[in-house]
Amino acid sequence: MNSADVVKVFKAFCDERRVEILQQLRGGEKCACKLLEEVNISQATLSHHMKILCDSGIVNGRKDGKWMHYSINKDACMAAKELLDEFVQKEDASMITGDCCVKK
Amino acid sequence: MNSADVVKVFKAFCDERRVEILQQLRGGEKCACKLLEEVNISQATLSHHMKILCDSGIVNGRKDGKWMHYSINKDACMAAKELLDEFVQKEDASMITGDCCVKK
DNA sequence: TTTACATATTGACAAGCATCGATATGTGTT
DNA sequence: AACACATATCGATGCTTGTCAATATGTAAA
Repeated sequence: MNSADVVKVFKAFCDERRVEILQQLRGGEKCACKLLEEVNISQATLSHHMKILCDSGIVNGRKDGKWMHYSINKDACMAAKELLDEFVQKEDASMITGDCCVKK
Repeated sequence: MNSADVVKVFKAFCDERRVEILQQLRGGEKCACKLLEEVNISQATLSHHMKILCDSGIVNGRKDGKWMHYSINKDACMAAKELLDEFVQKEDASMITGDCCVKK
């Protein structure tokens, strides 16, 4: 996965409103009108954020007549955790490079 | 942890250059001049990104004379993983609210 | 086929952010 | 003290993004 893809996933968590929305979705699937009651933004702004959340893969949208139901994509969250793991893993010997600025 | 703090942590991963820097740091601690060789940005911009990375807690800085050495804070990465876990956890019964838009 | 409602899209604006050149600060060396 | 070097900060600039009112689209009910 390249840097651009990593950024796209974590963009979901990079806005306070989006984090609030995700926290609301912890309780399970919710429709947009319910989210609109709970988060203090306009309908247009909510729609904008839901698009970003869905594009990142972290949220799933399900259309049901007039209504859109949103839920957290747990698989995508697990995948995001694995991305974080890459930065914690034991260093790969091939990546270690000599210091450029060691004291003489 | 409130939404603002969550956002601060994930801001670290929200810029392509910062992700590249973090990938460079996978190999272990590196000094700023080494990072500057590897990532194609100006010295001022690197400094700016390192500040954001350190503020988020994901990167540690260590001053050594003229040089700054940076390394990934693995504990902070683990903490970030736990934040993601909150969105995957089984829903809390107290959070479940009735739908506002159920079909009649 | 009107009417009412839920959601998406558009266009405009303001705030935030990445970027860089120039400069400041701090550190070691001569 | 003077210099060279590494990094941080400042100020300006352009791009990105969050925001909303207005409008469009799609859906169900009367």
